This record gives sequence, structure tokens and C-alpha cells, in this order.
Amino acid sequence: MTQSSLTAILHLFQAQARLEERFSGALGGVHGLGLKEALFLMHLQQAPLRRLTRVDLAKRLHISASTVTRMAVPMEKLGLVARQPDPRDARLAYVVLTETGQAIVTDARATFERLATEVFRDRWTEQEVGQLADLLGRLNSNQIGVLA
Amino acid sequence: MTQSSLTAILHLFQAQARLEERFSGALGGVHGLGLKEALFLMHLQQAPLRRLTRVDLAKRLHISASTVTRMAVPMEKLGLVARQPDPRDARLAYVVLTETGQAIVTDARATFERLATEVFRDRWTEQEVGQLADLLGRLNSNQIGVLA
DNA sequence: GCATATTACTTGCGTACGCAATTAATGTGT
DNA sequence: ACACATTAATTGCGTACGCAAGTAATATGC
Repeated sequence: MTQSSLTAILHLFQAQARLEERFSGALGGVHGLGLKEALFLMHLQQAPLRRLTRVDLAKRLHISASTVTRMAVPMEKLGLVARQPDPRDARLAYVVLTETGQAIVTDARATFERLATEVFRDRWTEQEVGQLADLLGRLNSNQIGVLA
Repeated sequence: MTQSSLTAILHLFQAQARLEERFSGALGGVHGLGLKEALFLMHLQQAPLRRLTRVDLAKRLHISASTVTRMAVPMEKLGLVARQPDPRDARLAYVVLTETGQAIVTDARATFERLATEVFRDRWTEQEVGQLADLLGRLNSNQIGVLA
């Protein structure tokens, strides 16, 4: 158990590093977005009102609140997201997905899906991919805000 | 297939982010090492002569060669690694694990193993962990230099 | 209802990283 | 053997990040 646990974790780190390289390159090439930005927008897309507070986004993306603030600035200028203050609580500044952002992220998601399919295209059965998705889902199941 | 592929990838990214946080904190607390440094040394430990060239390390760790150069400096000063020129090829400067480094990394690996076991301790059977390790191993199988 | 604690967000600062240019050494073609 | 390409490593530079401090607003305790 100890042995396979360690192996699983190390393989997971290794796999993530490879996939990040691959997805970063491909996403950056097609859209103007990096992988980080794409995940940022995807989290907004699946949120209740297509919006999240900055701290909430930070938790979901596992980055600091200051990074969320700074990431949002260029995307605001591009019109992908907008700042939306909360009338009830003046401290809150939601990041909300615009129509433009909606279109872009839908497109990015399609690219994402295509890339994901390619990863498993050779040497993987549908059942195996599903099994992997399930197991990784279990690994994340004791937390909030897992994406899609 | 497309659907579960996307889910698998997204879950993998999510899982990695959480595990990185957890392992970074715990490793940094026990030894003086960060997660990155621990993986750095673990790659050396399992290498043929406990040594690797900088470019080789960079490929295995999925970081740039310049980062390897810069990471090595403080670890050299701590005596964990040493610089070892190649007599055949004066361009090569191996990073080699010292005795001290060997001891530290063995210790770090034990901590790593303990943490990994904790991750799966609740709600996971040995078979499931093994299955996850296998599937992730498959995902990495078309590349060189996978760790342990 | 007022003082204090907590929360959301921003900003300054230091650090870590990748890219591209540089240097030095080895490989290749003729 | 010599010119040129390739490779390993380092360094300058710009960028992205986290942490901690600062600011403003809301929540809590008395």
C-alpha cells in the first residue's frame, strides 16, 4: 500500500507536468489564453451566475488572492470578464464572465476536450479512461468546487 | 470517451494542485527542502551513478536548464550535491548526489511515502491505489525518465 | 451602539521561473 | 584539417507568483 501510494503520487506529479506543457502550448497557440487563464474562465463558466468572488476563485484555482486580482486585469481589458460589486456587501467584487468571455471559454473548452481526447486516443479503452477519471475524482471528492 | 477524457484531465490538474500544496507544506516543515528540491534529489538518487547532467535533470523535472543551474547552487552550498565535470566532454557538468545529500533524500523519501500513504488511508483499498498508480504509469509510459 | 475582530481586496516587495543571448566545447561535412 | 552546426551550461532580463502589510467594509461581543 505504502509503495503503490508513493508511486501513484509521483506518477501523478509527472503526468501533470507533461500535460501542463502540452496544454499550455496548444491553448496558447489557438486562443490568446494560457492554461491558467483558460481554467480561470472555465471556473466562472460553471459557477451559478457565471461569477465568483476573487477569494472563491483563488481557492478553486489554488492560487493566491493577489494573483486572481492581477490575472483579472488583462482579461477585463480584453472584455472577457467584468467587475461586479455586490450591493449587499461592498467588500465583494465579483469576477463575472461577459458574453465575449463566454464565447471564448466555450471555444477554449472545445480545444481542451480535443486535446484531452488525443491524450488517451492510443492504447486506452473508454473504460480505462473512465476508471482514471473516477479514481481522480475520488481523490478530489473531499473538497469544494471541483471543476466539471 | 471525449467526456471522460476531459474529466480525467481536469481532475488530474485539480488533484495535483491540492497534493502540491500539501506536500510542499509538510516537506518544507520537516526538512529544509521544498517539494521541487526533494524531487530534484530523488531523481539523482535513482540515476545510474547518482548523477545527471543539468539538461537531463531539466527534462526529467520539466523545468528549464537555467532553473536547474540556479537550483543547484544553494544545494551545493549545503553540501547535498556536488559539481562533477566529465573528463570526456568538458561541456558536461554533472550534478552528483553527495553522501550528505543521500542521507537527506532518503529521509525526505520516507516523509514523502508517509504523506502519500496518508492521502489514501481513508476510503481507498489497496487495489484501488494500485489501479490508480498503474493508470497514471500508463499515462507516463511513452516518455523517458519516470521516477521510481 | 461601540470597540474589536474578521473578511475581501489591493499593492509593495522579494523570489523563482522561462526565454533568449552568450560562451565554450564537441560533432559533422567536405 | 577547417568551417559550420549543434550541444551544455550560464547569465541578463522580463514576468508571474506568494506573502505580508495596508485599506475598507462587515460581523461579533459586550
